[in-house]
Amino acid sequence: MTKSAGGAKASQKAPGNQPKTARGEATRKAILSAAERVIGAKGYNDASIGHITSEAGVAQGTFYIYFTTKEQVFSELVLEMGRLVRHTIAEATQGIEDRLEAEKAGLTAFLEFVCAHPDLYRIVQEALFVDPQAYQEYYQTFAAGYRAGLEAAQEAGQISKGDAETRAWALMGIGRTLGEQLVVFKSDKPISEIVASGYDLIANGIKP
Amino acid sequence: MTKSAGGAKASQKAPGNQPKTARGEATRKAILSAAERVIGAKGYNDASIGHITSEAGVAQGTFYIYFTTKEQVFSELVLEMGRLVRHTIAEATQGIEDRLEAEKAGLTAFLEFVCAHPDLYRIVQEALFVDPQAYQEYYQTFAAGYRAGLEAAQEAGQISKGDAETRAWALMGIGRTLGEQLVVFKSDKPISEIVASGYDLIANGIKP
DNA sequence: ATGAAACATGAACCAGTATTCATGTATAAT
DNA sequence: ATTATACATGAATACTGGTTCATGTTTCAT
Repeated sequence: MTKSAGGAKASQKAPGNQPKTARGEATRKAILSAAERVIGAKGYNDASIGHITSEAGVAQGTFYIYFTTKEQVFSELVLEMGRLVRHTIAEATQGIEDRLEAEKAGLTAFLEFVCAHPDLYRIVQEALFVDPQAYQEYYQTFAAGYRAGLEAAQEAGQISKGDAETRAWALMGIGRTLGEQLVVFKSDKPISEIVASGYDLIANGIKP
Repeated sequence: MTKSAGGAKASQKAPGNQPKTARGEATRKAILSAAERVIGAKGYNDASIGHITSEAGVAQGTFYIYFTTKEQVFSELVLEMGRLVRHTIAEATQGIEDRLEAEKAGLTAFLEFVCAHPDLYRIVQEALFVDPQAYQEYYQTFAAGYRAGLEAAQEAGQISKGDAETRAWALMGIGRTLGEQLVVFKSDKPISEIVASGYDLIANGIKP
Protein backbone atom coordinates (compact mmCIF):
# COMPACT_ATOMS: atom_id res chain seq x y z
CA MET A 1 0.00 0.00 0.00
CA THR A 2 1.08 3.56 -0.60
CA LYS A 3 1.20 6.35 1.93
CA SER A 4 -2.26 7.93 2.01
CA ALA A 5 -1.27 10.23 4.87
CA GLY A 6 -4.56 10.17 6.71
CA GLY A 7 -5.93 12.97 4.59
CA ALA A 8 -8.57 13.12 1.89
CA LYS A 9 -8.69 10.11 -0.36
CA ALA A 10 -9.43 9.92 -4.05
CA SER A 11 -12.97 10.32 -5.44
CA GLN A 12 -13.85 13.71 -6.96
CA LYS A 13 -13.15 13.66 -10.67
CA ALA A 14 -10.41 11.17 -11.33
CA PRO A 15 -10.43 10.63 -15.09
CA GLY A 16 -7.50 8.26 -15.16
CA ASN A 17 -6.44 7.93 -18.75
CA GLN A 18 -9.49 7.94 -20.93
CA PRO A 19 -9.19 5.61 -23.94
CA LYS A 20 -9.12 7.15 -27.40
CA THR A 21 -10.17 4.19 -29.46
CA ALA A 22 -12.94 1.65 -29.57
CA ARG A 23 -10.44 -0.99 -28.66
CA GLY A 24 -9.26 0.93 -25.64
CA GLU A 25 -12.81 1.66 -24.65
CA ALA A 26 -13.58 -2.05 -24.66
CA THR A 27 -10.53 -2.96 -22.61
CA ARG A 28 -11.26 -0.30 -20.05
CA LYS A 29 -14.79 -1.54 -19.68
CA ALA A 30 -13.60 -5.11 -19.35
CA ILE A 31 -11.30 -4.14 -16.53
CA LEU A 32 -13.96 -2.11 -14.78
CA SER A 33 -16.44 -4.93 -15.00
CA ALA A 34 -13.90 -7.46 -13.80
CA ALA A 35 -13.09 -5.18 -10.91
CA GLU A 36 -16.73 -5.06 -9.97
CA ARG A 37 -16.96 -8.81 -9.83
CA VAL A 38 -13.65 -9.46 -8.12
CA ILE A 39 -13.84 -6.66 -5.56
CA GLY A 40 -17.47 -7.44 -4.90
CA ALA A 41 -16.62 -11.05 -4.24
CA LYS A 42 -13.33 -10.83 -2.36
CA GLY A 43 -13.44 -7.32 -0.95
CA TYR A 44 -11.09 -4.48 -1.74
CA ASN A 45 -7.97 -5.79 -0.11
CA ASP A 46 -8.11 -9.39 -1.14
CA ALA A 47 -8.80 -8.34 -4.69
CA SER A 48 -5.37 -7.89 -6.23
CA ILE A 49 -4.65 -6.15 -9.49
CA GLY A 50 -3.52 -9.52 -10.72
CA HIS A 51 -6.88 -11.07 -9.96
CA ILE A 52 -8.71 -8.26 -11.66
CA THR A 53 -6.62 -8.22 -14.81
CA SER A 54 -6.63 -11.97 -15.18
CA GLU A 55 -10.41 -11.97 -14.74
CA ALA A 56 -10.51 -9.30 -17.43
CA GLY A 57 -8.19 -11.31 -19.64
CA VAL A 58 -5.47 -8.68 -19.94
CA ALA A 59 -1.96 -8.29 -18.63
CA GLN A 60 -1.27 -6.70 -15.29
CA GLY A 61 0.36 -3.63 -16.76
CA THR A 62 -2.68 -2.89 -18.87
CA PHE A 63 -4.50 -1.90 -15.75
CA TYR A 64 -2.35 1.18 -15.38
CA ILE A 65 -3.06 2.39 -18.84
CA TYR A 66 -6.60 3.20 -17.80
CA PHE A 67 -6.43 3.62 -14.07
CA THR A 68 -3.86 5.45 -12.05
CA THR A 69 -4.36 3.47 -8.91
CA LYS A 70 -6.28 0.61 -7.36
CA GLU A 71 -8.27 3.05 -5.31
CA GLN A 72 -9.37 4.81 -8.44
CA VAL A 73 -11.22 1.87 -9.97
CA PHE A 74 -12.91 1.43 -6.69
CA SER A 75 -14.07 5.03 -6.58
CA GLU A 76 -15.31 4.75 -10.10
CA LEU A 77 -17.38 1.74 -9.15
CA VAL A 78 -18.96 3.53 -6.23
CA LEU A 79 -19.77 6.50 -8.40
CA GLU A 80 -21.26 4.25 -11.03
CA MET A 81 -23.35 2.50 -8.45
CA GLY A 82 -24.70 5.82 -7.28
CA ARG A 83 -25.66 6.93 -10.76
CA LEU A 84 -27.22 3.58 -11.59
CA VAL A 85 -29.31 3.37 -8.47
CA ARG A 86 -30.62 6.88 -8.78
CA HIS A 87 -31.35 6.41 -12.43
CA THR A 88 -33.11 3.12 -11.86
CA ILE A 89 -35.36 4.50 -9.17
CA ALA A 90 -36.09 7.68 -11.05
CA GLU A 91 -37.05 5.59 -14.03
CA ALA A 92 -39.31 3.34 -11.99
CA THR A 93 -41.14 6.18 -10.28
CA GLN A 94 -41.37 8.33 -13.38
CA GLY A 95 -44.83 9.72 -13.86
CA ILE A 96 -46.31 8.31 -10.67
CA GLU A 97 -48.42 11.06 -9.19
CA ASP A 98 -49.11 9.72 -5.73
CA ARG A 99 -46.11 9.75 -3.46
CA LEU A 100 -47.15 6.65 -1.58
CA GLU A 101 -47.41 4.74 -4.82
CA ALA A 102 -44.05 6.13 -5.86
CA GLU A 103 -42.61 4.95 -2.56
CA LYS A 104 -43.80 1.45 -3.25
CA ALA A 105 -42.53 1.43 -6.81
CA GLY A 106 -39.20 2.88 -5.71
CA LEU A 107 -38.70 0.23 -3.05
CA THR A 108 -39.51 -2.48 -5.53
CA ALA A 109 -37.11 -1.08 -8.08
CA PHE A 110 -34.38 -0.76 -5.49
CA LEU A 111 -34.72 -4.31 -4.26
CA GLU A 112 -34.73 -5.63 -7.79
CA PHE A 113 -31.64 -3.60 -8.54
CA VAL A 114 -29.65 -4.91 -5.62
CA CYS A 115 -30.61 -8.44 -6.56
CA ALA A 116 -29.26 -7.81 -10.02
CA HIS A 117 -26.09 -6.11 -8.75
CA PRO A 118 -25.14 -7.76 -5.48
CA ASP A 119 -21.49 -6.89 -6.03
CA LEU A 120 -22.05 -3.20 -6.37
CA TYR A 121 -24.15 -3.30 -3.28
CA ARG A 122 -21.35 -4.71 -1.19
CA ILE A 123 -18.85 -2.34 -2.73
CA VAL A 124 -20.68 0.70 -1.47
CA GLN A 125 -20.45 -0.58 2.06
CA GLU A 126 -16.74 -0.99 1.81
CA ALA A 127 -16.38 2.54 0.53
CA LEU A 128 -16.81 3.76 4.08
CA PHE A 129 -13.21 2.70 4.60
CA VAL A 130 -11.65 2.72 1.18
CA ASP A 131 -13.05 5.99 -0.09
CA PRO A 132 -15.03 7.78 2.59
CA GLN A 133 -15.70 10.72 0.36
CA ALA A 134 -17.36 8.60 -2.28
CA TYR A 135 -19.37 6.95 0.45
CA GLN A 136 -20.58 10.28 1.75
CA GLU A 137 -21.42 11.53 -1.68
CA TYR A 138 -23.36 8.41 -2.39
CA TYR A 139 -25.62 8.70 0.61
CA GLN A 140 -25.85 12.43 0.77
CA THR A 141 -26.84 12.75 -2.84
CA PHE A 142 -29.40 10.07 -2.40
CA ALA A 143 -30.74 11.58 0.79
CA ALA A 144 -30.97 15.05 -0.73
CA GLY A 145 -33.11 13.79 -3.57
CA TYR A 146 -35.24 11.74 -1.29
CA ARG A 147 -35.77 14.65 1.02
CA ALA A 148 -36.79 16.96 -1.79
CA GLY A 149 -39.35 14.44 -2.95
CA LEU A 150 -40.82 14.10 0.51
CA GLU A 151 -41.05 17.84 0.96
CA ALA A 152 -42.87 18.26 -2.31
CA ALA A 153 -45.27 15.51 -1.34
CA GLN A 154 -45.92 17.24 1.96
CA GLU A 155 -46.77 20.46 0.19
CA ALA A 156 -49.13 18.55 -2.04
CA GLY A 157 -50.76 17.00 1.00
CA GLN A 158 -49.95 13.49 -0.21
CA ILE A 159 -48.17 12.55 2.97
CA SER A 160 -48.35 13.79 6.52
CA LYS A 161 -46.10 16.57 7.77
CA GLY A 162 -42.82 15.67 9.38
CA ASP A 163 -39.07 16.26 9.37
CA ALA A 164 -38.24 15.40 5.77
CA GLU A 165 -34.53 15.13 6.44
CA THR A 166 -34.81 12.51 9.15
CA ARG A 167 -37.55 10.75 7.27
CA ALA A 168 -35.39 10.54 4.19
CA TRP A 169 -32.61 8.84 6.12
CA ALA A 170 -34.97 6.51 7.90
CA LEU A 171 -36.63 5.45 4.67
CA MET A 172 -33.27 4.95 3.02
CA GLY A 173 -32.39 2.77 5.97
CA ILE A 174 -35.42 0.62 5.43
CA GLY A 175 -34.57 0.01 1.82
CA ARG A 176 -30.96 -0.58 2.57
CA THR A 177 -31.51 -3.16 5.25
CA LEU A 178 -34.23 -4.98 3.34
CA GLY A 179 -31.89 -5.07 0.38
CA GLU A 180 -29.19 -6.47 2.54
CA GLN A 181 -31.49 -9.13 3.86
CA LEU A 182 -31.94 -10.24 0.29
CA VAL A 183 -28.41 -10.03 -1.03
CA VAL A 184 -26.22 -10.61 1.98
CA PHE A 185 -28.38 -12.88 4.04
CA LYS A 186 -29.88 -14.56 1.02
CA SER A 187 -33.47 -14.44 2.12
CA ASP A 188 -35.75 -16.42 -0.16
CA LYS A 189 -38.74 -14.23 0.53
CA PRO A 190 -40.20 -12.90 -2.74
CA ILE A 191 -39.64 -9.22 -3.36
CA SER A 192 -43.33 -8.51 -3.70
CA GLU A 193 -43.97 -9.75 -0.19
CA ILE A 194 -41.12 -7.78 1.30
CA VAL A 195 -42.33 -4.68 -0.47
CA ALA A 196 -45.87 -5.22 0.76
CA SER A 197 -44.78 -5.43 4.38
CA GLY A 198 -42.27 -2.64 4.01
CA TYR A 199 -44.75 -0.38 2.33
CA ASP A 200 -47.35 -1.00 4.98
CA LEU A 201 -44.85 0.05 7.60
CA ILE A 202 -43.88 3.16 5.68
CA ALA A 203 -47.45 4.18 5.07
CA ASN A 204 -49.14 3.26 8.32
CA GLY A 205 -46.52 2.57 10.94
CA ILE A 206 -47.07 -0.06 13.55
CA LYS A 207 -49.54 1.65 15.84
CA PRO A 208 -52.64 -0.52 16.22
CA MET B 1 -2.03 -11.59 4.40
CA THR B 2 -2.30 -15.31 4.92
CA LYS B 3 -4.16 -17.75 2.75
CA SER B 4 -7.80 -17.80 3.90
CA ALA B 5 -8.80 -20.06 1.06
CA GLY B 6 -12.11 -18.48 0.25
CA GLY B 7 -13.86 -20.52 2.88
CA ALA B 8 -15.22 -19.71 6.31
CA LYS B 9 -13.28 -17.10 8.22
CA ALA B 10 -12.68 -16.91 11.94
CA SER B 11 -15.44 -15.94 14.37
CA GLN B 12 -17.14 -18.76 16.30
CA LYS B 13 -15.31 -19.32 19.54
CA ALA B 14 -11.71 -18.27 19.06
CA PRO B 15 -10.30 -18.03 22.56
CA GLY B 16 -6.79 -17.13 21.48
CA ASN B 17 -4.62 -17.53 24.52
CA GLN B 18 -6.52 -16.46 27.54
CA PRO B 19 -4.36 -14.71 30.13
CA LYS B 20 -3.83 -16.43 33.45
CA THR B 21 -2.79 -13.49 35.56
CA ALA B 22 -4.07 -10.06 36.45
CA ARG B 23 -1.15 -8.61 34.58
CA GLY B 24 -1.95 -10.56 31.47
CA GLU B 25 -5.59 -9.69 31.77
CA ALA B 26 -4.73 -6.02 31.81
CA THR B 27 -2.42 -6.25 28.84
CA ARG B 28 -4.95 -8.16 26.83
CA LYS B 29 -7.57 -5.56 27.58
CA ALA B 30 -5.19 -2.79 26.64
CA ILE B 31 -4.52 -4.37 23.28
CA LEU B 32 -8.19 -4.99 22.63
CA SER B 33 -9.07 -1.44 23.48
CA ALA B 34 -6.25 -0.06 21.37
CA ALA B 35 -7.43 -2.23 18.51
CA GLU B 36 -10.89 -0.79 18.83
CA ARG B 37 -9.60 2.73 18.52
CA VAL B 38 -7.06 2.11 15.80
CA ILE B 39 -9.16 -0.15 13.62
CA GLY B 40 -12.18 2.08 14.12
CA ALA B 41 -10.18 5.08 13.00
CA LYS B 42 -8.07 3.69 10.18
CA GLY B 43 -10.06 0.67 9.10
CA TYR B 44 -8.96 -2.94 9.27
CA ASN B 45 -6.30 -2.89 6.63
CA ASP B 46 -4.60 0.37 7.42
CA ALA B 47 -4.50 -0.59 11.05
CA SER B 48 -1.26 -2.51 11.42
CA ILE B 49 -0.31 -4.66 14.36
CA GLY B 50 2.45 -2.15 14.97
CA HIS B 51 -0.04 0.69 15.24
CA ILE B 52 -2.19 -1.27 17.61
CA THR B 53 0.59 -2.42 19.91
CA SER B 54 2.24 0.96 20.04
CA GLU B 55 -1.11 2.53 20.86
CA ALA B 56 -1.45 -0.07 23.58
CA GLY B 57 2.07 0.63 24.78
CA VAL B 58 3.40 -2.89 24.32
CA ALA B 59 5.81 -4.58 21.95
CA GLN B 60 4.68 -6.03 18.68
CA GLY B 61 5.28 -9.61 19.71
CA THR B 62 3.09 -9.21 22.74
CA PHE B 63 0.11 -9.12 20.46
CA TYR B 64 0.57 -12.77 19.58
CA ILE B 65 0.58 -13.85 23.18
CA TYR B 66 -3.11 -13.05 23.39
CA PHE B 67 -4.34 -13.22 19.85
CA THR B 68 -3.53 -15.77 17.23
CA THR B 69 -4.15 -13.50 14.31
CA LYS B 70 -5.11 -10.00 13.31
CA GLU B 71 -8.47 -11.25 12.18
CA GLN B 72 -9.13 -12.66 15.60
CA VAL B 73 -9.01 -9.34 17.46
CA PHE B 74 -11.34 -8.00 14.90
CA SER B 75 -13.83 -10.79 15.40
CA GLU B 76 -13.66 -10.30 19.11
CA LEU B 77 -14.50 -6.64 18.68
CA VAL B 78 -17.52 -7.40 16.55
CA LEU B 79 -18.74 -9.94 19.05
CA GLU B 80 -18.26 -7.47 21.87
CA MET B 81 -20.15 -4.83 19.97
CA GLY B 82 -23.04 -7.20 19.54
CA ARG B 83 -23.21 -8.06 23.20
CA LEU B 84 -22.90 -4.43 24.25
CA VAL B 85 -25.61 -3.16 21.94
CA ARG B 86 -28.06 -5.84 22.89
CA HIS B 87 -27.33 -5.37 26.54
CA THR B 88 -27.66 -1.60 26.33
CA ILE B 89 -31.01 -1.73 24.59
CA ALA B 90 -32.37 -4.47 26.81
CA GLU B 91 -31.38 -2.38 29.79
CA ALA B 92 -33.01 0.72 28.40
CA THR B 93 -36.30 -0.97 27.57
CA GLN B 94 -36.40 -3.05 30.72
CA GLY B 95 -39.79 -2.93 32.35
CA ILE B 96 -41.48 -0.79 29.73
CA GLU B 97 -44.89 -2.29 29.18
CA ASP B 98 -46.02 -0.55 26.02
CA ARG B 99 -44.17 -1.66 22.92
CA LEU B 100 -44.38 1.72 21.26
CA GLU B 101 -42.79 3.32 24.27
CA ALA B 102 -40.17 0.61 24.30
CA GLU B 103 -39.50 1.33 20.66
CA LYS B 104 -38.84 4.94 21.43
CA ALA B 105 -36.62 4.17 24.38
CA GLY B 106 -34.73 1.58 22.39
CA LEU B 107 -34.06 3.95 19.56
CA THR B 108 -32.84 6.59 21.97
CA ALA B 109 -30.55 4.15 23.72
CA PHE B 110 -29.17 2.91 20.44
CA LEU B 111 -28.38 6.36 19.15
CA GLU B 112 -26.74 7.31 22.40
CA PHE B 113 -24.71 4.15 22.27
CA VAL B 114 -23.38 4.73 18.79
CA CYS B 115 -22.44 8.27 19.75
CA ALA B 116 -20.47 6.89 22.65
CA HIS B 117 -18.85 4.14 20.55
CA PRO B 118 -18.38 5.46 17.05
CA ASP B 119 -15.44 3.12 16.48
CA LEU B 120 -17.34 -0.03 17.26
CA TYR B 121 -20.06 1.14 14.96
CA ARG B 122 -17.75 1.42 11.99
CA ILE B 123 -16.10 -1.86 12.82
CA VAL B 124 -19.33 -3.78 12.43
CA GLN B 125 -19.74 -2.43 8.93
CA GLU B 126 -16.32 -3.61 7.92
CA ALA B 127 -17.05 -7.06 9.27
CA LEU B 128 -19.02 -7.74 6.13
CA PHE B 129 -15.69 -8.22 4.41
CA VAL B 130 -13.28 -9.10 7.16
CA ASP B 131 -15.41 -11.61 9.01
CA PRO B 132 -18.69 -12.25 7.23
CA GLN B 133 -19.77 -14.80 9.76
CA ALA B 134 -19.47 -12.38 12.66
CA TYR B 135 -21.39 -9.87 10.60
CA GLN B 136 -24.20 -12.29 10.00
CA GLU B 137 -24.35 -13.33 13.59
CA TYR B 138 -24.51 -9.75 14.66
CA TYR B 139 -27.50 -8.87 12.55
CA GLN B 140 -29.29 -12.16 12.74
CA THR B 141 -29.12 -12.30 16.49
CA PHE B 142 -30.34 -8.77 16.71
CA ALA B 143 -33.11 -9.38 14.21
CA ALA B 144 -34.26 -12.53 15.96
CA GLY B 145 -34.69 -10.71 19.23
CA TYR B 146 -36.39 -7.80 17.58
CA ARG B 147 -38.77 -10.05 15.79
CA ALA B 148 -39.72 -11.94 18.93
CA GLY B 149 -40.49 -8.68 20.66
CA LEU B 150 -42.69 -7.53 17.81
CA GLU B 151 -44.57 -10.80 17.73
CA ALA B 152 -45.28 -10.65 21.42
CA ALA B 153 -46.51 -7.09 21.04
CA GLN B 154 -48.81 -8.17 18.26
CA GLU B 155 -50.33 -10.86 20.42
CA ALA B 156 -50.85 -8.30 23.14
CA GLY B 157 -52.55 -6.02 20.65
CA GLN B 158 -50.04 -3.26 21.33
CA ILE B 159 -49.12 -2.91 17.69
CA SER B 160 -50.90 -3.72 14.47
CA LYS B 161 -50.51 -7.07 12.77
CA GLY B 162 -47.85 -7.49 10.15
CA ASP B 163 -44.88 -9.58 9.03
CA ALA B 164 -42.68 -9.39 12.11
CA GLU B 165 -39.60 -10.63 10.29
CA THR B 166 -39.60 -7.95 7.64
CA ARG B 167 -40.64 -5.34 10.14
CA ALA B 168 -37.74 -6.25 12.38
CA TRP B 169 -35.27 -5.76 9.56
CA ALA B 170 -36.87 -2.52 8.45
CA LEU B 171 -36.86 -1.10 11.95
CA MET B 172 -33.25 -2.14 12.42
CA GLY B 173 -32.51 -0.31 9.21
CA ILE B 174 -34.05 2.86 10.52
CA GLY B 175 -31.94 2.80 13.63
CA ARG B 176 -28.86 1.90 11.73
CA THR B 177 -29.11 4.66 9.19
CA LEU B 178 -30.08 7.28 11.73
CA GLY B 179 -27.11 6.22 13.80
CA GLU B 180 -24.91 6.52 10.80
CA GLN B 181 -26.20 9.97 10.09
CA LEU B 182 -25.00 10.92 13.53
CA VAL B 183 -21.66 9.19 13.69
CA VAL B 184 -20.47 9.03 10.12
CA PHE B 185 -22.05 12.12 8.68
CA LYS B 186 -21.68 14.05 11.89
CA SER B 187 -25.17 15.50 11.98
CA ASP B 188 -25.56 18.09 14.73
CA LYS B 189 -29.25 17.37 15.18
CA PRO B 190 -30.03 16.52 18.81
CA ILE B 191 -30.85 12.90 19.48
CA SER B 192 -34.21 13.76 21.01
CA GLU B 193 -35.33 15.39 17.78
CA ILE B 194 -34.16 12.52 15.63
CA VAL B 195 -35.93 10.08 17.89
CA ALA B 196 -39.12 12.12 17.82
CA SER B 197 -39.25 12.11 14.03
CA GLY B 198 -38.13 8.52 13.78
CA TYR B 199 -40.65 7.38 16.31
CA ASP B 200 -43.46 9.20 14.59
CA LEU B 201 -42.57 7.41 11.39
CA ILE B 202 -42.42 4.05 13.11
CA ALA B 203 -45.72 4.55 14.88
CA ASN B 204 -47.80 6.31 12.26
CA GLY B 205 -46.08 6.03 8.92
CA ILE B 206 -46.30 8.85 6.44
CA LYS B 207 -49.83 8.45 5.16
CA PRO B 208 -51.70 11.72 5.62
C1' DA C 1 14.99 -18.39 48.14
C1' DT C 2 14.21 -20.80 43.82
C1' DG C 3 12.59 -22.99 39.91
C1' DA C 4 8.76 -23.04 36.69
C1' DA C 5 5.37 -20.78 34.34
C1' DA C 6 3.60 -16.64 32.51
C1' DC C 7 4.57 -12.56 30.33
C1' DA C 8 7.30 -9.31 27.38
C1' DT C 9 10.51 -7.85 23.91
C1' DG C 10 11.87 -6.29 19.14
C1' DA C 11 14.60 -7.68 15.47
C1' DA C 12 14.33 -10.66 11.55
C1' DC C 13 11.75 -13.39 8.22
C1' DC C 14 9.01 -13.74 4.35
C1' DA C 15 5.13 -13.60 1.38
C1' DG C 16 2.30 -10.94 -1.13
C1' DT C 17 1.33 -7.18 -4.30
C1' DA C 18 0.81 -2.28 -6.02
C1' DT C 19 3.30 0.04 -9.31
C1' DT C 20 6.86 0.87 -12.99
C1' DC C 21 9.22 0.14 -17.19
C1' DA C 22 11.54 -1.39 -21.28
C1' DT C 23 9.94 -3.67 -24.97
C1' DG C 24 6.76 -5.06 -28.24
C1' DT C 25 2.27 -5.03 -31.41
C1' DA C 26 -1.99 -3.19 -33.51
C1' DT C 27 -4.25 0.78 -35.63
C1' DA C 28 -5.08 5.03 -38.27
C1' DA C 29 -3.59 8.76 -40.97
C1' DT C 30 -0.52 10.35 -44.58
C1' DA D 1 4.45 1.68 -47.36
C1' DT D 2 5.57 4.35 -43.45
C1' DT D 3 5.33 6.42 -39.34
C1' DA D 4 3.28 8.26 -35.21
C1' DT D 5 0.19 7.08 -31.73
C1' DA D 6 -2.46 4.19 -28.98
C1' DC D 7 -2.56 -0.04 -26.83
C1' DA D 8 -0.55 -4.29 -24.63
C1' DT D 9 2.75 -7.10 -22.26
C1' DG D 10 4.84 -9.39 -18.11
C1' DA D 11 8.97 -9.39 -15.68
C1' DA D 12 11.35 -6.56 -12.25
C1' DT D 13 11.06 -3.24 -8.51
C1' DA D 14 10.19 -1.69 -4.01
C1' DC D 15 8.01 -1.84 0.02
C1' DT D 16 4.67 -3.02 3.37
C1' DG D 17 3.25 -5.57 7.30
C1' DG D 18 1.71 -10.08 9.43
C1' DT D 19 3.92 -13.54 11.89
C1' DT D 20 7.79 -16.04 14.27
C1' DC D 21 11.42 -16.69 17.46
C1' DA D 22 15.36 -16.56 20.49
C1' DT D 23 16.13 -14.13 24.34
C1' DG D 24 15.02 -11.71 28.63
C1' DT D 25 12.13 -10.36 32.74
C1' DT D 26 8.39 -10.73 36.03
C1' DT D 27 5.27 -13.36 38.90
C1' DC D 28 3.84 -17.13 41.75
C1' DA D 29 3.73 -21.52 44.22
C1' DT D 30 6.48 -24.12 47.16
